[in-house]
Formats: sequence, C-alpha cells, structure tokens
Amino acid sequence: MSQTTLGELEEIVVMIVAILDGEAYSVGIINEMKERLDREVSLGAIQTVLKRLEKKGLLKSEFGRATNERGGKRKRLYEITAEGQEIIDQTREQRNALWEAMPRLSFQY
Amino acid sequence: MSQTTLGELEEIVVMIVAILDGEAYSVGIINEMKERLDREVSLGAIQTVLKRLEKKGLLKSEFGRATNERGGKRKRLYEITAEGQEIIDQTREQRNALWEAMPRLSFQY
DNA sequence: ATATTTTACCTACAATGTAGTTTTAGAGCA
DNA sequence: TGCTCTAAAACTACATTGTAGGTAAAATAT
Repeated sequence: MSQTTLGELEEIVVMIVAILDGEAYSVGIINEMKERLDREVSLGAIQTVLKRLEKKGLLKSEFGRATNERGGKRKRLYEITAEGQEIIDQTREQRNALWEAMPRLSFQY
Repeated sequence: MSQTTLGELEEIVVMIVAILDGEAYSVGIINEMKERLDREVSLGAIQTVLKRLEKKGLLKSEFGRATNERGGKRKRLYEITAEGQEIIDQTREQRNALWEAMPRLSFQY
C-alpha cells in the first residue's frame, strides 16, 4: 500500500473512537455504533479492527484503571492519533467533493 | 448480509458512475478517479467492482454503440440505480452525523 | 476459594480490493 | 478479405478487510 487506504468499517471505528474521546473501548464502541448508526457488530469483529488500526498507526491504546463495576478485565482504551485524524479529514474532503459533483435526482424514491 | 454494506472503493465507484452521468465505463472511471482523487486503480480492479455492484443492484449496464475512434470493443456503459442513489444518500447522512460529533483538534498537523 | 461478570485475545472464514493475463470486437489498410 | 493495430471486456488469482464464535484472563462479590 503506497497510501494507507481505509476500509469502511475501519473508517467508522476511527470516528467513533474520536467521538468517545478517551473513553473508547470495544464494548463501548459497539454500543455507540448501535446508538448512532443502528448497526450491530460483534465483539471479535471490533477488536480485530481496533488491532489493525493500531498497527496502521491511526489509533493508539493503553489499559485503563480497574473500574468500580461488578467485575471484568481492565478495558483497553483507544484514542485517535494525529495520523488518524489527518486521514479522516482527507477522506471527508474527497468524499464531499464527489458528493458535490453528483447530479441530484430529485425524483428518486 | 442483512443490509447491503458498501466497501470504500465500491462507494467511490458508485459516485463516479453517477458523476459520469451515462458515460461511465471502465477506462473512463479510471481516468475520473485519477483526475478527482489522484488515485490510480487497474482496469481489472475496476471491472471486478463494477460487476459486483451490478450484481448488488446498485448499478446497471448495457453495451454502448460502437465509437468512431480507431478500434476497440464496444464500451459497457454503467449507470446508477435508484437503490444505488438511496444507499449513497444514506451513507452520506450517517457519515456527516459522525463527522459532526467528532471533537475537532485545532492544533493538529 | 469459588462463582460470576466483563472484556481481552485467538482463530477461522467470508466479502471486498487489487492487478495481471487473455480474449474479443471493431477500424484501417494492403 | 485477410492482416494488423487498438481498445476494452472477461477471466483468474491473490491480498486486505469484515465478521463472528470460542477461549482465556482479570476483576469483584460472597
């Protein structure tokens, strides 16, 4: 890959991580996607994507402190990197440019 | 797949086809992507995506008339379907909502 | 200690992204 | 008309990304 290209789920996950702003971890991301996009994804799916995005340098992670809830492992908290932010911005510009250029069919559906 | 989810290249190709407005065919799409996105893709790659999008019902195609250029096969011309348009619109809305929700880091790069 | 909860980690497979090669169809011309 | 040249379709194969299910680990409560 000359220039990092982002899959569609990857792109969404990067954005959700940014939105969660320091509180992003697997289960929370799943909930947020359900809330905002009404889209359900499995835990394994999300975790795989998170790992890949970290490897690409678009996210970084660290373990959070133990919570005061019932139980469970410590959360691995993710946040967006400068590079991640950059790519999201770039992508947005390109996509907007294409949308603008599309002839709008007013009579559709 | 319960709800048709679109890959990132697939999404771009659907939009480019819409932009080309009746004149879309493999080589033309490659050129347009180079122009608008400065992104280079091979002929085979584009043709595969076009086939898949037609199978999904987001594009439809037919052979164009023979041109008056030097030689070559007739072009297979693609255009967007109502369903394709619908999905692009939906995607745009969702993406915009996420972008709006992202905290903007003004000091980035 | 042990049961219970929560989430990380691992593995495998399906869908999408990509390029290279081969085939087909049309145009020009000897 | 048969040959050459050109352009694009069609085919094939593999890399990357999307997805889910299962297993193991850490934390709390009893």
